[in-house]
Amino acid sequence: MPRKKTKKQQIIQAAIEVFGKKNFREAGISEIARLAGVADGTIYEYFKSKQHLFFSIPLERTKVFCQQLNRHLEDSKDTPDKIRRLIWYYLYFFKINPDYARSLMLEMRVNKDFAKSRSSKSFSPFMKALIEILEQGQKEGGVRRDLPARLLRQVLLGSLEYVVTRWLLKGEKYDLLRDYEEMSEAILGGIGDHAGGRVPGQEDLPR
Amino acid sequence: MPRKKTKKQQIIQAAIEVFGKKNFREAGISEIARLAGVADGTIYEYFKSKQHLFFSIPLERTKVFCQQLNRHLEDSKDTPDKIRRLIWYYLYFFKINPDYARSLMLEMRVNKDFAKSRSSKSFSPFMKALIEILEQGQKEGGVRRDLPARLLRQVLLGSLEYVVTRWLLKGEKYDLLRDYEEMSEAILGGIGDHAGGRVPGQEDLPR
Amino acid sequence: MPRKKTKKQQIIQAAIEVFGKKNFREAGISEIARLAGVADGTIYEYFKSKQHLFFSIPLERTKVFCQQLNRHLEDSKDTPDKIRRLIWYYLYFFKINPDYARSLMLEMRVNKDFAKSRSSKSFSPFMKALIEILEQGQKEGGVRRDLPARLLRQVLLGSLEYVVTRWLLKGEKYDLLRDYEEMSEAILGGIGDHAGGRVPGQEDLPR
Amino acid sequence: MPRKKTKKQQIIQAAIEVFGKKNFREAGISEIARLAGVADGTIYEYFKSKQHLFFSIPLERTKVFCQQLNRHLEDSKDTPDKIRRLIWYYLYFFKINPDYARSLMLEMRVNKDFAKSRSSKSFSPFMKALIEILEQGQKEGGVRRDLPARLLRQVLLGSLEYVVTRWLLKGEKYDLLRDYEEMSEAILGGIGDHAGGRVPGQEDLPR
DNA sequence: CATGAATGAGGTTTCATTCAT
DNA sequence: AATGAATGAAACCTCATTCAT
Repeated sequence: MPRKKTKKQQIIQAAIEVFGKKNFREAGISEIARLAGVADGTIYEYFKSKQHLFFSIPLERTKVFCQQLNRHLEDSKDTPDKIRRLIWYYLYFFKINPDYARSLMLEMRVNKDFAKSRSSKSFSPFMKALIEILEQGQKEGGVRRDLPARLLRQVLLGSLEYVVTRWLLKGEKYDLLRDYEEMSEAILGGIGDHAGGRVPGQEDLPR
Repeated sequence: MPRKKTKKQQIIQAAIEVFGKKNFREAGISEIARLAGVADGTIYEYFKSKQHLFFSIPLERTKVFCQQLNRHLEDSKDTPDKIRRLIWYYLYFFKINPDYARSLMLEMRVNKDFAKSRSSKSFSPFMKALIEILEQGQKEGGVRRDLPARLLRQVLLGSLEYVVTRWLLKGEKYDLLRDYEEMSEAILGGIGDHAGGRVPGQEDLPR
Repeated sequence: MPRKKTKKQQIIQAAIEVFGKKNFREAGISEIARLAGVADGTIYEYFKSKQHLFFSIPLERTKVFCQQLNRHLEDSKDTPDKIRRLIWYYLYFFKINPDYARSLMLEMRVNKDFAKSRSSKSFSPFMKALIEILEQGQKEGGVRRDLPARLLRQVLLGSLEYVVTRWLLKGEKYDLLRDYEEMSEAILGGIGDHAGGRVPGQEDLPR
Repeated sequence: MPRKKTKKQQIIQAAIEVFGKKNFREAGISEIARLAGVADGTIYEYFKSKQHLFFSIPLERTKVFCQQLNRHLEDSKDTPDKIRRLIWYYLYFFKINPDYARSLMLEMRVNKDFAKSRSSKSFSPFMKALIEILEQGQKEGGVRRDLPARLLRQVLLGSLEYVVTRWLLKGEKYDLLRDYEEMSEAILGGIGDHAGGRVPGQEDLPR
């Protein structure tokens, strides 16, 4: 039990705070250093560059997210329930971590360098877990079998990211969980196994 | 028959190209001016600032997008068909306008200033059209009636933006229309009127 | 009686107004043009440059100043009276022409280019008139004879310019004529013929 | 024995030189930096802006001026002698510091921002010293008592500033101390206690 | 004479990063 | 490991002036 955090942790903690309030450009190394109680140069002992420091943030946060998510899904009774709980926790997590939400959704998520970075790999467990849940649902029932889990995940994540992003852009003025129930139904509607029945007009695709 | 475009159009065209290759801060006014064949100062005759120029891009592009989209939807036979065509055209448009796609999806869409700008209002017609299509589908059949059109639109747009964004981040290495058919089914699954039937477990929401 | 002024006069008039509110750099040709009701380019039909236009202002104002000054001095009964009236009118003129005062005192008076310009010659009549008044005083009595008029003029003008300049820098918040009477006495003390008596210590100059 | 000055002093020294040759806007930070042997950015470690640097110049120079002036006045035998020495030293100082003279007289002295700046306060000791000298003279004799010292100071300073300013504007082509003796007499004439006797015509002021 | 669209040079300032101590 | 003084590149924008009409 390290009562006093390591210097590296101090820096990361300061970075989360500063990058949460300002965007990447506006945030300054000096401000982070001051908040962390170290000299500017010290940051470069632990991180190659400002961007590396920035991209290090999810490394820690993602772990916390996944742990708590797992605990939250533990006693789900079936896959739809699990997905509903996942949606709920996803929204809840960003609701209580708006600083991180801003960095992640408005900056990292659309950054090519981030996409190529080691840090973005920290989402893999979550992405894989999603696939597993969906595939389990396809096996056990509750999730449509006519489409690859990868596509269903796109609908699920796309919808969620969209909702969080709009909320951030609007200044976080309303409750992010506001539409949780209906959102769940809309998403589950798309990936549930009742869907995928014959839909009129699908034979003649445009062009 | 305007062989030579107006100076303002020349500038916008150059801006789309340059902002498409580099991000907002990497792109330089001088480069845009050179490409447009005008002096740096001339740009400021037409646009108040670099950001105003940047934000002006969608103003033009959105019009073209809507016009062509409408033509494309003209002879849809029913709402699901219309939605499929819309999805197809949406992906097709960004496939053939990758420069614009990069600016719009990776920069403007996550920019708070843009969200507040006049320019972002140019999407309203499209957003309204989407609602109308969905509501028409709710009336005529083909779109589930148990959820507000606004939420269904979130699923639709979220999924599409997600797909385009991932494609851009991966370097546009595959065909954006690759998964069109299955994407359509996944999305339509979520908003079609066959969905929304009883889904197991929806009675006990988490928390 | 020209009801409508010539275009050149319109421009000068506008220039006085604009240069009076803003300093040389801040004042813009376009603003002057707008105020004069002409196109930017038209100004260059009448003035070689912004600076030439600026320097043209005293050409007109100085005439008015001299005319009114002369009228004011007409029925002075002796030279000290004349000098007092001159001091009074000098301060009065800048008090009611603060715009012009700012341009003249804070910009032109310390500008090397102006000093070399044709325009600065327009002060010659005034400078000569001062010498004449002082020399007349030396002849007729009332002005000390032991010093060249040129030096007495330095004391007179230096004191007046100092007073006006300080007034402008302090924001013209008090009445410029406030100290007129005492100022007059102080200045007249220095150049009057009662002065110049033996002053102790003048034999051994420093160094 | 500080052979090598501090970095801040190096910069100030370079600034005096550069601002002395060119006016404020013509002078470039890069040129100052080069002359001082530092990087452009280093200047901003010590001065908030170009203007702050400019306005910092008198802070140092004024101290030197006052110190040397005091030494120069030390063994004056009476107030008129003291004033003569002061006039002499004032002119001498600007004669041997023409760079500083140009900045101070032609730019700062007529700059409203400077008048409001902290830097302009550095003249206060000198201004106060002047008042004290004059008031001492009023007590001990040698300075007329019928006018407030503040007004006598205006005549003194106005005359001196006028002389230095004209000298600068004429290109410093003659010896600034040329007219020192007669100038002294003219000024002392105005403030000496032999002055202020009855001057004809003072009863009927104009207007 | 008049226009006004187009020009294009020019410079302050920031701040991530380095490196001698 | 830690420091923090020093670095220096990089670019937006203004606006007086021009000149084709």
